Amino acid sequence: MARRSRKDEILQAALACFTEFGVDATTIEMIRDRSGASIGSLYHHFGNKERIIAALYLEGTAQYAAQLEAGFTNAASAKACIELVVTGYIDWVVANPDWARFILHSRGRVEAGEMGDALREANRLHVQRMLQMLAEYQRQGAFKAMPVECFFSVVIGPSHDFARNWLAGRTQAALTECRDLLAQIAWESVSA
Amino acid sequence: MARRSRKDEILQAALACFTEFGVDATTIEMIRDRSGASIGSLYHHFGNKERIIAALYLEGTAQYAAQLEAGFTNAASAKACIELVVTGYIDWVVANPDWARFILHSRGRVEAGEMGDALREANRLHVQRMLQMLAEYQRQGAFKAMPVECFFSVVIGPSHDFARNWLAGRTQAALTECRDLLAQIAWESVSA
Amino acid sequence: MARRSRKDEILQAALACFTEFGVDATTIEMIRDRSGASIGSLYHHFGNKERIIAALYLEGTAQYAAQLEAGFTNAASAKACIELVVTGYIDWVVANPDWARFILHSRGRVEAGEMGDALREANRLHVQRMLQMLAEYQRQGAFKAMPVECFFSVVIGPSHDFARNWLAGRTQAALTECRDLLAQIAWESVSA
Amino acid sequence: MARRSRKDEILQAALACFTEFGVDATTIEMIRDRSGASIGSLYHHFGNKERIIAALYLEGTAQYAAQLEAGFTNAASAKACIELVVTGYIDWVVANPDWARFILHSRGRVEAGEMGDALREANRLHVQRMLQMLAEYQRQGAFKAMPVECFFSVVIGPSHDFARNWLAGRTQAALTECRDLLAQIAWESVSA
DNA sequence: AATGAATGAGTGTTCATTCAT
DNA sequence: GATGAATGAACACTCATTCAT
Repeated sequence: MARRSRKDEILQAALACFTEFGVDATTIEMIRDRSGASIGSLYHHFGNKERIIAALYLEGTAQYAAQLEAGFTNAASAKACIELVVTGYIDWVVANPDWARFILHSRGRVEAGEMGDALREANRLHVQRMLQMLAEYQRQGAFKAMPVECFFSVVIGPSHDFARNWLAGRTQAALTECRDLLAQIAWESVSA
Repeated sequence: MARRSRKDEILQAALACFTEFGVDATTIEMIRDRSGASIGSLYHHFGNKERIIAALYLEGTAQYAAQLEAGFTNAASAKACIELVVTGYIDWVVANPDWARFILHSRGRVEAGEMGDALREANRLHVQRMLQMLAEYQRQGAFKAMPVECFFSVVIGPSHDFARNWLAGRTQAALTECRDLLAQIAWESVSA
Repeated sequence: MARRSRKDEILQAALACFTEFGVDATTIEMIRDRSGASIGSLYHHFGNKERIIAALYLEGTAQYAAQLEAGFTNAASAKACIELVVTGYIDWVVANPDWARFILHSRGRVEAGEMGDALREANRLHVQRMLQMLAEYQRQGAFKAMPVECFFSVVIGPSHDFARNWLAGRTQAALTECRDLLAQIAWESVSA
Repeated sequence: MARRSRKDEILQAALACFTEFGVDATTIEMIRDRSGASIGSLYHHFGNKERIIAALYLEGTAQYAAQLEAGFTNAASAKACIELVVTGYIDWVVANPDWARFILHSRGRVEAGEMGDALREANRLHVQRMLQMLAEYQRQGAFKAMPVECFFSVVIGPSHDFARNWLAGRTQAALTECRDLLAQIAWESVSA
């Protein structure tokens, strides 16, 4: 934990490999080659491959969640909040495409591993904080009535779907061009 | 030498293994054990593991697409069409959860493999046929103006997102309970 | 043993495969593809892969030996005989390069297999007949004194060596251009 | 972690297996058993079976070539040179029969593999150096005029042929007994 | 004589992980 | 903290051969 080194170098190298070859096809050897670290060093810092994956996943989602929650404190209305969920997500994906692609495809794997509980707990807290911040608007009747799981899928689902396609290179349209439209539709979809 | 056999038995066994262990963690040996076929027979019919995956993927998407397109011919309005996209999807997922989970997680892999072109071509044709069937309503101004990729993500994105969570056991709410709500929101989101 | 069929077709296909891929890298499947016969037919005629190899080997050496011995009966002198051994060999190699290459590389394999004894016996008889035909000249003192194994190596060794290189594409010079020179040197090397 | 080890131990074990079972019939498992190395170590050092074969081949031919070229610098006449080619070869074969047998039978295989270019280049240089050392005698008219490829086959062909038979156990006569005779004949065959 | 689906032991190779230095 | 040679269980896949039709 010197500057921002070794551990981070390894994580960056791992992400680059995951992007290029896929998580399963990436070997420890590849990460070693790209990071410049030795195999021993790699294991010294992370213990095993699964923990590299989990570290990358948890750091990514934590960063995204922190950024989103920070934005929320400045949002002045229910509409601003919902739009922020969408634009914040899209902005983060555009700024961190490799990380986003990795996270979008590795959730199941991390959930199934030894850090699954940590992930679920982090997620539960994030959702809880989001709900708290929206609670007042909710009480004021700003939103359509619907199951909470449905609510989040309606808000962020189109963006997830579009982002997946965009990150896979399956789409002509730029993600940024649809940013505001997706935010607007999200609000319309859940507002009362 | 049963009725409709060997190849299908292998495919069913493969899907069961993929569901239980994940695609990567499933070995040929496991598929052999569960299908009752010999390794030789397995390779006689499919050639390699990747082709088992691709066959399962392509058959699943083809079946879903055929069912959806069949429903479209009976849909009497733009609203009915859009709602059908959502309800048809959800119904198929509920009826074939293992297959749906597999397809939701293996697209990138199949796209990257030797059947990638076949997949893309099948997909292109499906999208083209869908657009043709919606073209008349579109001309009548039934829909908001937006990029076509955005349109599909807005319609089906929430359902994809919800289905992913539901299939992963991350949700309390039943998928079927949200079926009509999601269909209704999809129509509101894209209608002019 | 109808016309000159099936069995021969299989043998020809096998030789073509051996030439293109090597004996070990050639699979029964490849021979089946190239011959048009079914796997069953292939096994009906030959029983196993080793016997295809042996059949091809023995037929090739028998044909060469027969041709050489036929020529010997017309040779009028010790010199003519020795030269014939060389020119006959080179002519046969030039006329049957694939067969020659196969034979040059598969002797050990056939010797080690179930037809090893048959091969050795055929060879013994061939050598014996050759020696008989040379016996008179030998008695007349036409040749240098040397062990019989040495004698044959001296006569045919340079041609074997050159033919190996030529068949492997390692030589610029044409085999035919050296034919008479090699024959002449062979005679000089063994004549008293 | 012995003296001059692992890699050499593996090479020695491989050669012993090739001698006993043949190159194709030798499995990595056999080499592992005989060398005492683990499979992982084997692959750590050589990467794959083909590279074990190539290493053994190239080291053998390099050793022989070096020995021969060293002898050449002390040869005082054209005759001495030509005889040395033969006697040097025979001596090396007698001293390293397993290695010689392996080399005599694996050239095509190595040429066809990834080290093919390295082999051809090493060979080209060796031939070039030999020709340089003979160039002066050649200018003095010591040799019969003939294509260079023919020249080498005439000199060494009988020895190659005899050595092949001897190494395969097909000959009664000892190789050493024919050594000087073969050398003498080689000189007679190419001298002007 | 012919067919080809089925078999399964055996192969080369991979790769996460360990551990002595 | 760092190193990298060594390990070996596990894997996908091959292919000669069999046999019911």
